Amino acid sequence: MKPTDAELEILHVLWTNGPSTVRQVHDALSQNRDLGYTTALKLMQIMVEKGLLTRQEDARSHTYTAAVSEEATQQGLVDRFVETAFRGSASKLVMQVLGNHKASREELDEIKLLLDNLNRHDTPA
Amino acid sequence: MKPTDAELEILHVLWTNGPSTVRQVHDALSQNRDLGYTTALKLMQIMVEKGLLTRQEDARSHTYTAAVSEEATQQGLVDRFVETAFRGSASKLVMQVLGNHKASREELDEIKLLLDNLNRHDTPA
DNA sequence: TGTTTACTACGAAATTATTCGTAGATTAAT
DNA sequence: ATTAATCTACGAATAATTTCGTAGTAAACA
Repeated sequence: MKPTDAELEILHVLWTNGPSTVRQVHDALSQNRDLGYTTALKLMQIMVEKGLLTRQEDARSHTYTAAVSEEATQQGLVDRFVETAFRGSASKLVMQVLGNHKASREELDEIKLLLDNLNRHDTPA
Repeated sequence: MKPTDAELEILHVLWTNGPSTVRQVHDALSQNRDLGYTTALKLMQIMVEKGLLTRQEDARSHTYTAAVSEEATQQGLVDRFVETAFRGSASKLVMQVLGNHKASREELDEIKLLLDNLNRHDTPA
């Protein structure tokens, strides 16, 4: 399932803060942008229908939980993104990220470290 | 300017094949999926309005040219994608790509080579 | 108890993206 | 010179996403 941008925002809140009510999610999102309470509610209801969230109806204010993992979701998004934006070339994507000044020095170092480890554990071709 | 998916498809054709008519773009896209001729035409007209393409009206069938470079466009897409899908963490994105079985063995090797070169030319921290 | 407050449900407007049909014009073919 | 083929222009249907208003209901409170 491919979450939309608005749905992703909500998933991020739930991934970060754990199971939350609509009120809590709305409060979190409101710090970054204008968003009506019922808009958040409606989105989360739709996400339950889509299977992206589950809902506990115990109390009056329902509690929502992410039904998809952050890793699996991001994997799906990356797959799609590599396909549409880079015609399937993952290496081109990585190159673009590395050439990106928006990737901070720290991020670049982290990536290099990551690749070093990958090389170390890999049997050379 | 942020091209949509359909617009990206058209840009890819123009980046690959160079300046083309609607007919040529439509033929190229038709190999992959069903698409009406006037749909391609309409999209390309809109793209001219948006400044994504330029148009030479010399002949009866106009010739369209990409007005944005592949690199700059992909950079913008990556920036946006890192932001929305990875909350700004480029290294998480790269990690996800590397853990991706859809990134072929050849692609991974290519990426490693790339990073090796990056490390070689960089002054260590 | 009656009023305010907080919540869900849901219809539907507004926006954006994609799609194509039809009309009109120009060129090519018979 | 008609007819057929090919092109642009453009309105508009369709679909997907995002947004919010209104209604109804339950709880908290004065």
